[in-house]
Amino acid sequence: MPKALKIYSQDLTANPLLSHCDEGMIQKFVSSATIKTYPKGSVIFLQEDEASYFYIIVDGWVKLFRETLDGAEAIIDVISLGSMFGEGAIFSNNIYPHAAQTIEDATIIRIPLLLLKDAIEEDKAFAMHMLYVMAANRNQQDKELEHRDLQSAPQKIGCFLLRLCKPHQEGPIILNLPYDKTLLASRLGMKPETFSRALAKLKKETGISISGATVTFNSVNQLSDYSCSACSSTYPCQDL
Amino acid sequence: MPKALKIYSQDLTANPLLSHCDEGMIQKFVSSATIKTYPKGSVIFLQEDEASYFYIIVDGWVKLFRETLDGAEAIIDVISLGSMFGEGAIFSNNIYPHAAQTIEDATIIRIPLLLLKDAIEEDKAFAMHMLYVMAANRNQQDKELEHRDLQSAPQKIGCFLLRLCKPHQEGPIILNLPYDKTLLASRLGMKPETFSRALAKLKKETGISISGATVTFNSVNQLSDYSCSACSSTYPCQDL
DNA sequence: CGAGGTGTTGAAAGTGCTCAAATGGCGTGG
DNA sequence: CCACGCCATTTGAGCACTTTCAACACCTCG
Repeated sequence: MPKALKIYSQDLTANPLLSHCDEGMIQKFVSSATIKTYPKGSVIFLQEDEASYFYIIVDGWVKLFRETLDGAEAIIDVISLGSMFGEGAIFSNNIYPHAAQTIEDATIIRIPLLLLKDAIEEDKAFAMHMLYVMAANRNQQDKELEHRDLQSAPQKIGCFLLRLCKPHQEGPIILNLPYDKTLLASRLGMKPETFSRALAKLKKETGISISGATVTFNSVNQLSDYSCSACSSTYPCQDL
Repeated sequence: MPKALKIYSQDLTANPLLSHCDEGMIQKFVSSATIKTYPKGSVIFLQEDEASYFYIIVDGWVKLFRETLDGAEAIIDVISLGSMFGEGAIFSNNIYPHAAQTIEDATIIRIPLLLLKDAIEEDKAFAMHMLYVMAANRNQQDKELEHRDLQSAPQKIGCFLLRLCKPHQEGPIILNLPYDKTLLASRLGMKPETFSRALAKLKKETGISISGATVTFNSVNQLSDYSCSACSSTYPCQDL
C-alpha cells in the first residue's frame, strides 16, 4: 500500500545531513520539493546526466552504480530510507557522477540542487555538516575498497550481515536480507552463483542458518570471528 | 641531494586545497609548520593514532593504507608532491582513519590540524574549497572501486599508465614508472608476480615497450582501446 | 498450466595467488 | 676491480577461488 504522497519535514530530517537544518530551512526545502513513487527498476538519472535535483529516499531501495560500454556495472552503493543521492553533482559541474535506479518500488523526494547549494554557501554550520557527512562517506568508501581486496566471498557476506545488526547487539539474531540476492551479490562485487555458493560455505563454516531471505544465528561472534580477521577495523565497526 | 629544509609558501600552495588560501592564511600555516626529510619506509602515523597534524608532501612518495591483524594491507592511495594527507582526522574524532608511510625518501611539511580546522570554520570560501576537494576525492574513490572490480590485471596497468600521461597528449610517449613495481602492484590491488605477468601480457597485446621502469608507446590509443572498454568513464578521464 | 523471474547446482575454464627458485642490478667491503 | 649479499623482479608449477555456461528447481503471477 503506497504511502500518501505528501511531504513531511521528518521525511527530510531522516537524512543525516538535513537533520542539522533549522526548521526554517527545512520548510524552504519542503516547499520546493516534490515526492513521487517509482516502480521497481526505474532509472532516476544516468551517469553524465545534467543535474538539477538531488533526492532523498522515503521508502524503498535505490542502487547507485556506474556502467561500462560493454554493459558491466559496478555498484557504488545500495541505499534506503533517509539516504540522499545525487547531491555530489554540486561539485561536479552539475553532472551526476553515477547512475541511480530503484531496485524496489520506492518513494523519493526530489529537491532542486540550487537550494542545497545555497544552504551550503549561506549557512556555515550546514557547510560543516556537509563536510562531516562527506568525510564519513569517504571513510566508508575506503573501507569498502579494503573489503573488496582483502576478504573472501564468504567473509564479505558475513561482514555484510554483521553490518545489518545493531551495534553491540546481544543474543540470538534474526535478520532479513534487505533486497534480493542477485543484487546483493553485485553489491558485494561477486556473481550470483558465487554468492549462492559463498553463502552455503559461510553457513557450513560458522553454523549460522539461512532459509530464503532469513538469516538466524546465536551471537555476532559466530560471524565476527570468521569475517573480521580479514579487515583492518575491529569488530563493532559500524560506529566509525 | 636533499632540498634545503626551509618552508616556502609555494610548497603549501602546491596543494589544491591550500592554493585557495590568501597570503595571510598561508603565512599563518607556514609559521606553525615544520619540515623534515624522512628516509624510505618511515611510518608517519598509524591507523587509529591520535592525530594532531596533517601533512603536505614536498618531495618523494607516501602510501596511505590500512592493515589487518594478519598483516595483509590494502593500499588506499599513493601520493606525491603537493598532496595532503592526514587531514581526514578532523572529521573522525582526531583519529587517523588510515596509516601513512614513505616509500621513498620524502620531504614532508607538518602542520597542526587545529590551524586547518580554524581555517575551515572561519573562512567560508576555504570551507567550500574543502568540499570541492573532498568531492573530487570521493569521485576518485568511486572510480577506483570500479576499476578493481571490472578491469583485468593488464587493463589496470594500462589504465594506470594512461593516467600518467598528460591529458590529450599526442604522439609518442615515454614514461617512467613513478615508484617500484612491487608497490605499484599492490597499489593496483595485485601481487608482484601477477603484476609482472600482467605487464608482459599488456606488452604483447598492445605493442607498447617496457624496459626497466621506462615505458614507451606511440599513441595513447594503443592503451586506451585496450583498457578503457572496461571502464565507465570515457578516455581522457583524468579531467574529472 | 505455462511463463518468467530468482536462486541453486554442476562441470569446465579462467584468473590471480602461493610457494619456490632463478635472474639481474647495485652497493659494500675487501 | 671483484666477490658477495641484498633486494627487486621474473619465471615456473600447482593450487584456490571465482566466473562462465548450462541446466534445473522453485515460486509467483497471469
